[in-house]
Amino acid sequence: MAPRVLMVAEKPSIALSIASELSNGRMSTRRGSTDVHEFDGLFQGYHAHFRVTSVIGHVFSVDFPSKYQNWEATDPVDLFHAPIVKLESNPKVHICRHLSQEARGCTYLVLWLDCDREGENICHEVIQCTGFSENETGDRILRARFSSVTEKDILVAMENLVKPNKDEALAVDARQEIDLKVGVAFTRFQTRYFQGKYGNLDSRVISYGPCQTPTLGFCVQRSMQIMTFKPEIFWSFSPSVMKDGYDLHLEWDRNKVFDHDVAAMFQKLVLDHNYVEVTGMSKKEETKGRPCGLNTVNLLKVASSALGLGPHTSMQLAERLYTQGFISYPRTESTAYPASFDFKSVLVAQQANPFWGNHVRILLAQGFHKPRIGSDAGDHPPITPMRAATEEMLGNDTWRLYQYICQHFIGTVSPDCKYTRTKVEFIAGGELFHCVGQHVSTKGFTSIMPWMAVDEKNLPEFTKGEKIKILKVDLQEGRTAPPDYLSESELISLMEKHGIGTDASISVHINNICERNYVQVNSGRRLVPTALGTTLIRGYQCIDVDLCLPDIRSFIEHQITLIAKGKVKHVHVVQHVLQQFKQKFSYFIKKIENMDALFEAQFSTLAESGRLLSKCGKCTRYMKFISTQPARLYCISCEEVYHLPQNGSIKLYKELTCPLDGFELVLFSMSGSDGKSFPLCPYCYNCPPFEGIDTLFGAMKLGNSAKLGKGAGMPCFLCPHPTCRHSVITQGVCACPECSGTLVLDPVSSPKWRLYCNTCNCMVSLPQGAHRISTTGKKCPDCDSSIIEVDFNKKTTPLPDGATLYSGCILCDELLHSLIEMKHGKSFFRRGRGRGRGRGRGGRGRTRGGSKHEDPKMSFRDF
DNA sequence: GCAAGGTC
Repeated sequence: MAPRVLMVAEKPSIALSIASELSNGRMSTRRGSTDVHEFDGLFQGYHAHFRVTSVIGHVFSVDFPSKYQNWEATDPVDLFHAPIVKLESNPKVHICRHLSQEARGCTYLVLWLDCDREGENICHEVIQCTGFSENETGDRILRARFSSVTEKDILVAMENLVKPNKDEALAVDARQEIDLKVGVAFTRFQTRYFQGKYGNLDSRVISYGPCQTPTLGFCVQRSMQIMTFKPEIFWSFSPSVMKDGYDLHLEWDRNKVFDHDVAAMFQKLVLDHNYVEVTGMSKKEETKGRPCGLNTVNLLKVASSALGLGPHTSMQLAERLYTQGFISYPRTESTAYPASFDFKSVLVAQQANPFWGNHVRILLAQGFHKPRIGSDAGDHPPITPMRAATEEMLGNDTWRLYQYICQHFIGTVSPDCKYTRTKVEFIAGGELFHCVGQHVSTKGFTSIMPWMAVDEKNLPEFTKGEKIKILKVDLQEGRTAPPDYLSESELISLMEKHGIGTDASISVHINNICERNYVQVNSGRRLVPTALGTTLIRGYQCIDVDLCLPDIRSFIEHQITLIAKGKVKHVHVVQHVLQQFKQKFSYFIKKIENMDALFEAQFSTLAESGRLLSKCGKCTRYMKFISTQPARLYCISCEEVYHLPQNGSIKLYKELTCPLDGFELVLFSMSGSDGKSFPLCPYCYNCPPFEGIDTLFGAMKLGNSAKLGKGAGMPCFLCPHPTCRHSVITQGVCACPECSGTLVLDPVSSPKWRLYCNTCNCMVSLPQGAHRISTTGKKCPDCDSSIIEVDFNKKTTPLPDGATLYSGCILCDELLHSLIEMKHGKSFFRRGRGRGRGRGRGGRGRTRGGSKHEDPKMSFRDF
């Protein structure tokens, strides 16, 4: 039998292209976690059967084991030495299982992952999943190196298969571990420290990261420049002359001076002279070059500055354009096209467009240019329109982005813009002046990208030595102005320059600092730091400025490059870098009061924030409800914080108290029209009094046990108290038909009475418009559900003779069963006794010079 | 509730 060859690409679209090229389109495709394309062909000169499939980016991502997931129980400093685990990035898609199945019976594995470090790392993830042995690399495991998905590159790569590069893969492993440990340790520490003290921070988490923090640093740096800016007064003047009907204001070669008397003296010299004399004229042919191909960073910059679309939105829109086939792959660093690129067919696809079709047809008829040489990062070709589209097909914002991509592409193959620049120079009273004219001879690409056009400025003819009368020389006073807040587009440039983030992640980091409430996007998409953002950066600056400088990223990159080049072992680099960061972390903790002093000046303490809401069961005083994220209760006299469920509203619940601890109950209503409402006791929610409750509201679903973290806890609907009228025992009606939970009466759902499941999102609407619906404490003899009592509305009662009171089982009683309706899920059927379905409820790190007294602030620079 | 990197 011919040997089988499994080939794996980084994304489904590449697998399709590779299979199509190698099979000449004669392949069969079947579905799986990702599509699998099969065909017969030649492999290393022999007949072989090919299977081509793909992953979807990284198969795994790193995290801490569950033991370290509890914020309260883990000391962040321990994270530096904690083990890490690799978990499937997208467990639902079962990529690992898919690869393992497809690898069965295959003799060869050919890796077609993108040709960068991340791709090399994914190669090794794939090897791991397929079950091929690592020491078969170069033998049965081969790597295809290609810089574009073109016929030529694919065939050349196939003829020149190499070994996967383990060192590059290990470099990425190192980065993952360092980023995780450093980011999570700092984030947990500062979140707990500041959220435990201040009530109006308005951020659910106060995060730190080697990309997001320097990104914020750029924004704060600019705003500090603005705040400390001292305006200066300056003076200038511009003689007015009239020539052949042109009213000209000549520019002073000195531009401006900062001393009034000096300016006035110059002005007088010029005024006294009465005329200006032409001292010279020059004419120069200038060229404004057509653009290179469009890469992600440049697209994001234009989208932000010219289209008013944020990077995050732009990437989402671009992603949609890509998946629908309107543009090529939108995440690329390259601005150069491969030599074989077919520009003509791209143009042909655009020639019917009502806006730019004409320009395209002229290019096709008269010959188009190749784009200016850009840089080839070896990833994907520049972002290029693929299919023609109309505004109706895409919708407004997507259309505007597509429109730009088209205009840019057509610009790249259009002629350069050519113009003549004329400069005329003058003298008066010893002072020099000039004026400039521009005349466009070839509009070129600027006719399709009009915002790049060169202004036409006509000047009259002058002759050397000519003297022209000065009409007016007014002294003008001006003021230097501070720079504006950093624009998104400027921020993207800074990030690119300092190597912060990648084409795929730059927008994520910017989005992060917005979502964490560190910056706000103001008009003109300028980023204004909030008090929180500014205070954080100022804090890092006074404790350890390295923490927020951009070189923290380049430091890490530099270190892991040593691994990628095979110069230092992975384990040594990781240990060394983590050791340094651990020192920085310890120093940060030690000096946190310096940062705290800044917080104190800016924010109010928990005691000063919030409004009085409900009584504490311990001291019987009112506790404060702090509504800013994360919403919580704070007892001033006990100095205790009680976490609450998030993303909803909290109010006092009828001044009822919990029979267990005397805390007043509060009512939480989830946001959204179908949002559940439920009561909870603040104390029980945070410290569930009964053992064996492993389903907590809002808890992470990890293994079988729920974790009691912030925002997770036991509301009354999970409470097994036998007699309290809010517990699941008294309010529960029947087993949930969709999961192992219980359907509970929503106590405040009147008049749209309903039951909701205390575990999943299943909901059941009860007879509508009833005055009252309550549980009775009696059980249905047939199905063990709770008998409910309904007090129907007099006008709408379904009962004979206008009777209103009725009780029964919603499953067994015909009348009640006919009045209920399942909201989420397929069917609501009667089930037997028991709830048996589904899951049960249930160092040898190298330190430089061996010195223990290194100042951790300085440990990066001189490495 | 945490990082940054792939991709959707």
